[in-house]
Amino acid sequence: MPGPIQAIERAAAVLQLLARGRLGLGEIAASLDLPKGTTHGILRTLRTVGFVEQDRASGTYRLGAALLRLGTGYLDANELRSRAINWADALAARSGEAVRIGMHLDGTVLVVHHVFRPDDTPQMLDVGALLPLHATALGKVLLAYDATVAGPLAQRRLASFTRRTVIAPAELARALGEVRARGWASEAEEYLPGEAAIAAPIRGRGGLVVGAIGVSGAVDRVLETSLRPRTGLVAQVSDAARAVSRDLEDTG
Amino acid sequence: MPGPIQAIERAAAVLQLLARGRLGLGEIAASLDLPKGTTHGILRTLRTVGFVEQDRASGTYRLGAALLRLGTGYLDANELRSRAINWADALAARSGEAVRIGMHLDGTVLVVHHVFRPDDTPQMLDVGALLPLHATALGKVLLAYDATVAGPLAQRRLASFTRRTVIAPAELARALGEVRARGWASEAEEYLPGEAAIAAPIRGRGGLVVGAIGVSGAVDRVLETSLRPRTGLVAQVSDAARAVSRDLEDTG
DNA sequence: AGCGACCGTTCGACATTGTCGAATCCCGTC
DNA sequence: GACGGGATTCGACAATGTCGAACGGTCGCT
Repeated sequence: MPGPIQAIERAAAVLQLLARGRLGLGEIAASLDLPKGTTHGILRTLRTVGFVEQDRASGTYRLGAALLRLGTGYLDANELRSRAINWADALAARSGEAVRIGMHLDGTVLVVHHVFRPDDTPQMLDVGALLPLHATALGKVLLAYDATVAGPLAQRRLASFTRRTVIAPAELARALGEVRARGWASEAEEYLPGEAAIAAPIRGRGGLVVGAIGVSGAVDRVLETSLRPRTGLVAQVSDAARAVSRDLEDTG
Repeated sequence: MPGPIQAIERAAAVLQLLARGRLGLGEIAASLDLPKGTTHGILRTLRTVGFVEQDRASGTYRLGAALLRLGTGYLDANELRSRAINWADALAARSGEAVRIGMHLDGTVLVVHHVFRPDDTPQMLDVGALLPLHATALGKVLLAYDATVAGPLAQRRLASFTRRTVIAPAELARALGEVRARGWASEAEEYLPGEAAIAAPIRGRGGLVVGAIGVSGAVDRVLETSLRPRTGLVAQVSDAARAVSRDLEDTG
């Protein structure tokens, strides 16, 4: 019976839809092109298992609390993350900047770990966030080393976030070639104004790139006055990436 | 057709199982008492939608990255959390302790928000974690004010975490009465050695308790020398809880 | 090396199961 | 009090998922 189970596929589609905000039954049914009755049955089931909740007053549906457990369950099971946590802490301490670990998910960068910059300033935790591949240092690393990531992206029109975002395919390809040559990627105000980042590839068994680790922070702390990434930071990031890779290749 | 959809219920059960660690097909099929063929079909579908991943070598299954997106999607949609974030930051800054916000989920406390203690020490983020109801300040608040939470718990045998954990039903009932009388709950080394906590209820529309907010930290910072919670901290926590409650009742 | 046991995967027939669209109910609004 | 939009229920149909046995690969043991 090598065919996906229809009901489960549809339920998953409903959840993916709801991930972007609360919706009414009608909207969901219309988006998925399903009869309302069918959609309601799916929703009712997802509610009994705690994957969606329903607003008593408006009747609209939203994601449920049980999903949070599953999300953190994924993080616990994620090998890349668990191996990288200790090195990420060390990198944050040594560099004084925020550290992020990302992997490819469906044309974006999924942040699987985030260590705050070691100071008292309030910061948003963005584990679980999706970042653009072409406008972040983490994403460029993934693009540069994984053809299965880069291929589909070439078809899409790239979004521009700041004046510096590289959206021209030729220019991006050149930048990715540079990443491969140097072994690390950087980004300066291409995603968020005033922020720059450096990232390096994490390799799993067989040398395949399975993720990326990098630091990000204010432009004047991450870059030299020449606007090139600080050499010391680049070395720290590369060392951390190599350390994680060694961990991954050896064990598990 | 008011009956849950079988296939989806089963898929959800598979996910809940996998939340506790990676498993093989046989183990999953046995745990759920399903034929291997059926289980495999469910797993295959969950894999195509990214909810589970499979280890190439061992063949074992684990949760997939797409679930992380859904988990954070839940957090974004969660009204209690979004209203409480600002007040939680303020409470952490004023009290100098870590702040947590919890709600009831399925006989436990689900941590939906966590602000680190404002200093440089490395701390584990535990958004998504499940804490025991009877051994934490957050949980005692939920138990004290919500009969639908307290009822089922009376049936279960309570787990003991430290020497101080209260597991005798009578003693716990007395403590909950005290919580109701004072309007806040506390806990000293009942869950983690060396840690104490204070929490207060968050009320939604209609005055129902929908969650709890509280601080936790080293015993000697949270408690007076008399072992009673520091009066100033109790006031700060209660004020924060009231502020969040006002936010929730007014809008949405 | 060869054998055996285990585990994930595939297959096809069966009937259980989910699907569908119309009809109903409920609520807020005019 | 009637209208409208939404969620919800219903029952017949057949498409759909289920089941258990058989396949094929891999690891561990002899």
